[in-house]
Amino acid sequence: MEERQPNVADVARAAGVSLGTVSNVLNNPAKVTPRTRSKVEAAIAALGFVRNGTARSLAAGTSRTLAFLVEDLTNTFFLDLAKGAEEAAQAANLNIVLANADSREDKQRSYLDLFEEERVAGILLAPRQDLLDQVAPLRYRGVRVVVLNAHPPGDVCSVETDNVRGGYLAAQHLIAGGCRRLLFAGAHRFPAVVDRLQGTRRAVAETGGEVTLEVMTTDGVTADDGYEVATVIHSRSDQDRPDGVIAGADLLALGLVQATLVRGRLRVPEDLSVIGYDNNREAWSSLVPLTTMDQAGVQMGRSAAELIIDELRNPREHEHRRIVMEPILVPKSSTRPLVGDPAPPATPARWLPEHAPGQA
Amino acid sequence: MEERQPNVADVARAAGVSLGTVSNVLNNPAKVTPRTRSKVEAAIAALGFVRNGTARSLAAGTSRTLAFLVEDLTNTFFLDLAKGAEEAAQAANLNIVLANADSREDKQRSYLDLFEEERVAGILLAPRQDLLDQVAPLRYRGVRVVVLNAHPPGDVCSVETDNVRGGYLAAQHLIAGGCRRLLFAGAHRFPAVVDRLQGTRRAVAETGGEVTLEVMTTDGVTADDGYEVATVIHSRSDQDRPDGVIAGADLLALGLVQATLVRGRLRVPEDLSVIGYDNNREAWSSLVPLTTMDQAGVQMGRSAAELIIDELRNPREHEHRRIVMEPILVPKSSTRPLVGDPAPPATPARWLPEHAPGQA
DNA sequence: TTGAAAGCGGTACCAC
DNA sequence: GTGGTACCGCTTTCAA
Repeated sequence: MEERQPNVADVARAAGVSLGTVSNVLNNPAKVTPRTRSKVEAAIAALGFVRNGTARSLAAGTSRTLAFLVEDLTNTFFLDLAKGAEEAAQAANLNIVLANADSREDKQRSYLDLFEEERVAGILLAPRQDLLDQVAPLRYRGVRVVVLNAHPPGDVCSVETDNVRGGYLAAQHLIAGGCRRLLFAGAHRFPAVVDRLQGTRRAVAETGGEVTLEVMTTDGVTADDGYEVATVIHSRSDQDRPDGVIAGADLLALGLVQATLVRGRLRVPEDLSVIGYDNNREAWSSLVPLTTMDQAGVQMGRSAAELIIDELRNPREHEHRRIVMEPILVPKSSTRPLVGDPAPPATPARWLPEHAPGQA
Repeated sequence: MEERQPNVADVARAAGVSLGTVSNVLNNPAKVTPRTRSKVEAAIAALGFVRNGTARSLAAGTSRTLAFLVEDLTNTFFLDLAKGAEEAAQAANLNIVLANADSREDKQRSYLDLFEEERVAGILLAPRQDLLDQVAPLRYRGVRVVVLNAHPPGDVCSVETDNVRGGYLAAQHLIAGGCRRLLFAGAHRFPAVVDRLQGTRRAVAETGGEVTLEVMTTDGVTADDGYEVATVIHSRSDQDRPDGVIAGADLLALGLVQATLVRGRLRVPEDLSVIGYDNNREAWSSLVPLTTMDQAGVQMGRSAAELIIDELRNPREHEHRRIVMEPILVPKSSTRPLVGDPAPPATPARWLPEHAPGQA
């Protein structure tokens, strides 16, 4: 009953050539006479032959697929990473599969185990920040790994953005827009957030006291946390209230902005400028387009894939690199442009032209 | 230089047993004396042996991993599907990898090709609705496939929800809440949206003229489309204005609600009730929690995986099934509860208690 | 229970 | 250029 799937031998037989020739038209078409090749191709089509990838990997000693394991796919930043990696992989004629660790230690580990067993050509890992120690053992056993969005100890390639710098740039942008009382809001359990705060501090320090900084610790970096920040801000008197907020993440910024708009008392960005972080797609649907720091996820993904491909192609010469990218300010309508800068915000408000916020 | 990775033979040698025995402790531990087993396990640990999955699949003739190919990972509905599938797979001791077709025909095809070549144990496919014809050839060649969120012609297992029913229930909910002038807004290029409209029409028809229905065709189902719907609604006089909107998707509903809140003229849900579709996580950050139709993605994913696992385990007895699930109404604060129903909305508004919308 | 040997479906190197 | 053949690493059957 169960028809066996045709294999290379069947194709060879049907085409009247030898097995090795079939393998050649599959892998080194140039080494085969066009005539023989088309005979073989005809046989392949006729039989509906599909090359067995597991056998191929086993025999060749190397797979043609990369694995990309991310901490949390619900965050679109990681999807950007994946997209960039996919592009680079495709350009190198490699495939790429995804896995979602769902921020869980056991899942991250078991997927790493899986990919190691499957002998993928390499693993791209955007890990939970406190699970970096899962990398070293892999490297030790010779598994090719590139880490994204973190830099574990040891000899590994990695690609990340400079969060200190990002925090610095974000604060600077607000200050340049005229803000004098900054608030930094974020969850300190995220190392990245702490780094950004550090950068913000530096930017504020550089003003020599002209600008003040207040720090507010939130539970997480969700829209709900943003609502809470809004509650606090709105409960303040005008003199006590910050005029610029650096949010630990876009969703937090989104929540803050939305709540502020609906309250209708403060205008964004005139009374309150808000800057997010990550250029998260989930925040794109904000009524007031959100100024944010973009980590250029697609590019990070691409670079990471290129690193692993280089390691793949030149195992000898390859040397591990730590790439630190500069985050990019994406000015939109939730912050004021430079004081004295005649240019309008990069993105016009979508909705507000008819009824400016806070004037209802 | 390059240390060869230890294989089963090495383990056998180190443990002083035969190759077959090692294989047994790996696959049928019960068939091995505890003493021998621990000797082998010690050797495995000592050598850092990691079983070669490709060789395993080749020899065993079957892989232990499923592939899940989705149309578009940026939509969290598909992530829910994946999550459910993952749960079921894990319960069956199978792995599952993901791939994102990115709504592109070529990607969908090439991933299907990849997975067929890799001889995965089965493919779970949540396809673009107009790319269903890629399924039949696979089935023909004996590839195990289960389709999610669609039902292609032919003998295939599939899991979907009843969109007609969903549209019906959504409309019914609005009507029960007191709405009399309904508006259905969505992009008609999506078959699912058309089905939902059909259900909505039926619910309206059943009122015998008591309720009117207006249909508005949008470009897509994004928040921007929602803003546009809001513009139209707000330009109407009170008598002409709908009092209940069925949105083709959550983001559209989200945009509509946000724009309405900021305008401040109409209250949600008092003046305008809005219901979305999909229970999309992206819309969870709405200021007014959105009533929506949940497709129970996690469950769909689980069912789909169970179907393919059954096909895997009982190739002979397995018969293809088409599972149609009922969408679930998730009442929140963007619609009114049943008229006369004392129960408050399932989810209290997050922010509005202090300043009701539209009263600013 | 344990051990030996025959594949699984390809790849790649070798002579012809 | 083409064809023969020795593996790749593991599973599985069969004898011992």
